[in-house]
Formats: sequence, structure tokens, C-alpha cells
Amino acid sequence: MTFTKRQIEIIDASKDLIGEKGVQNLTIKNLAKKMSFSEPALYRHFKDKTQILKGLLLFHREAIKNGIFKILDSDKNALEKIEAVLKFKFAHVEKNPALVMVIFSETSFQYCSVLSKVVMKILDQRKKKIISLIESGQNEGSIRSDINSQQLATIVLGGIRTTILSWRLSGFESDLKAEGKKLWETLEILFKK
Amino acid sequence: MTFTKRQIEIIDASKDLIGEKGVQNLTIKNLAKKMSFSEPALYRHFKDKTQILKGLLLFHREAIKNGIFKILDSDKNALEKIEAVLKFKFAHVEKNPALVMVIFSETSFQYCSVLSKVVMKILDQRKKKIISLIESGQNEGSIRSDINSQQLATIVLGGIRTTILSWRLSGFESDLKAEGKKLWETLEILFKK
DNA sequence: AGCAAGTTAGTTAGTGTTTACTAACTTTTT
DNA sequence: AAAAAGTTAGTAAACACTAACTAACTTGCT
Repeated sequence: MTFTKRQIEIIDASKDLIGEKGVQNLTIKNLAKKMSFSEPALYRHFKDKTQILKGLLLFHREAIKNGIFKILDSDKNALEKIEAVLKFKFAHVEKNPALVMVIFSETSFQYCSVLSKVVMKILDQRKKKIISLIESGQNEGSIRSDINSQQLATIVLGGIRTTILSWRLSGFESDLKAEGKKLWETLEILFKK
Repeated sequence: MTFTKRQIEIIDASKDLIGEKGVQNLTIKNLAKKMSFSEPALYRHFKDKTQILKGLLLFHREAIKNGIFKILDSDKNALEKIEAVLKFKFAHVEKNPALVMVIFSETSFQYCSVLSKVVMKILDQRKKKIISLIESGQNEGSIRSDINSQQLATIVLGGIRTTILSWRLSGFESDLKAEGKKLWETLEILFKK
């Protein structure tokens, strides 16, 4: 999926709107106002509102994918890679609070099949990546093998999710990176052989 | 806060509606239809829609509180108590899928100050309870003390959340209790001295 | 080069639906 | 008789989206 310049502008504006007041703040009216043109003009660039949200999700998945790819491709060991992934993730989220709101909205999307499929795919891919990372760590001996990779992945993902949620509920005012670092230190102790 | 019979009926109907198709399925119209009376009749029992949702949250918090209280008051050790809490939690959630949807909707509620306050309070109390449980476990020596209680609580809550989320995204078809048990086995190994 | 035709990206004005909620009245219960 | 709990009929606002039109480019032909 590729986007035109205008589409990216619209995706950006959507991100801002969601960041300001949540997903329900993303209305065609507000979006048109933010873009300073009329509502119907939006429909020249996206078929409907759902496609805009889908665009937002896919566009940022690309960005995250690229960041993670570099880390996975480096010559660190598995534990170091997990650390780097966590760091990257928290930094990205801190820069794009709106994304959290969208991803955290699985609930709201569940009955919009287009969006729920996209969100599910994103979450699923993320989980698979973490699992394979942990497995290679277990193979190279840096991560304990008495607990299976799936379970350890649940712990990692849960830690990330809860940390981000706390940050959100604090009104984005707690220090996410610091909390992320603490989380990593904990995981490191728990995971090492 | 106490509720009349009718109010509890309305709260129950709301729970069902949310369980069927998510929070956005809870409209005054649908609620009236489910109660088989007219829309304005609802306003004889609740000031507005927000109060209905607030009622739903508070009513079930009571139920959960009572369940957890019994566990905390028993003569088990801390690790066993955590296990019991997890078991109770997953069983309760399995019986009341709608509750998950509501609690998972922090995002949607964040800009409705009444509801976001209620949700935040619930989440906060839950965290505090887990922290104090872990601390007593550390004191009695059943839980490792090289990681602080706050961090361990993040791991527990994250594990719960991720497990429930997977269940939700599977369309409530995976075996939540079994997944909950696996989670507990993992936590037990990780937390023991 | 010049011009007709088509495309792109915007406009104004408006539609139909859904939303939460209300006024005014009636029935039922106590 | 009075209060509680229901009714019908309706409102105003918000919502996503559409029809019909237009200004400004781009393209292809002579």
C-alpha cells in the first residue's frame, strides 16, 4: 500500500486529532477543519472514514517494522536485541501517543471487521517476532529454557502494555522511557539463566 | 452507592448489550428495546447514559471486591493467594465478557471525565492490592526480593491483561482458564526464590 | 505552439440516519 | 390522593456521506 502526499497529510492530521482527544475525536468534520478544506474533499483521497484509520495503522506499522528490522538484523545477542526493541518501542510510542490510542482501541474496532483484522494482524506479528527472538535466545543460551517461549512472550508483551497503559492513564505525564528501562531491568533478571 | 431492582435490571441489560457488540452497542434505544419499554422510561432510573455505565462499573467492582476479599482473608501464603486471585479473576472474566470490554475501554472513556475517573480508580486499587500481596510474599520469604514489588506487580498485571486480550481477539473461543493456568505456572517459576 | 478533452482536487449545499434527551400526558402502585 | 413508573411524540445536534458544480492542471492531437 502506498500513499499520496495528501493522503499522508490526512493521516497525520488524523493522528493529531486522535492524540488530542481520543479516537472519537476523529470525525470528518474535525478532520476537514484541521486540513482547512471542506469535508467532501476528504473523499477525493479516501473512500471512507474506515480507510483513513486503516491508512493510519498501516502507515505507522511500516515505520515500526523498519525500526525493528534494523535491530533484528544487527549482531547483538538475543537479550540485547530484546532490550533494544523495548527501547525503540517506548521511544516511538512516546513520540506518537495517538498510535497507542488506536492500538489500544481493539475493543472499539472489534465489530468493524476491516479495522479489527488490521489490528489483530499487527498484534499477531508483534507476538511472533518476540517469540522467535526469545527462542533464539534460548538456543544461544542467554535466556532460560525452563519456561517456553510463548509464555515468556506473554510476559514481555504484558509488561510493555501495562507500562504504556500506566503512562496513558497518568495523562502522558509519567516518564515513559524511565519506566521502560525499569521494565527491561526486571525482565533481564527474570529471563537470564 | 446502592441500586434499586430496576436499576440492577438496567445494568444487567447494559452488560448484555456490551457483551454482544461492544460498548458502542450500548445506546438508549437498544437498551430500551432490551428492557422492552420506552426510551424515556430509562431516565426515571438514571439521570443520563453516563450514570448507567458508571453504575455498571461500580456494581461489578463490588462483586469482584468481595471475591478477592475472601481470598485475601484466607490463611494461605502470598504465592497461593496470588494463584487464587488469578483463578478467580479469569473465572469471573469468562462469565462476564462484557466487563472486559468496558475495562478495556479506558481509551474511549479518557475524555469522559466521570467514567475515566471510575476506571482509573478501579485499575489503581487492583494494582495496589497486588503490590501489597507481593510485599507480604517477600516478607514471608516465598517471593524473591531482588526485584521490587511494583515491578513484579507490573509483570502480573501485564500477564493477566495480555492473556485476556488474546482471548478477546480470538473471539472468546480460546480456553481462558487454561491460558490463565499456564500464566500462573510461569509466574510461579519466575517469582519463587 | 495552440487548443480541445479529460483529470484532479476542490467547492456549496444538502440528505438521511442516529444520537441522547425532554415535555406533556397516562397508568399503576401505595 | 399522591407518588412512581410508564407512555407518545418530538427536538436539536452530530454523524458519515453524496450530488452537482467548478477552477486549474495535464495530455494528446494537429
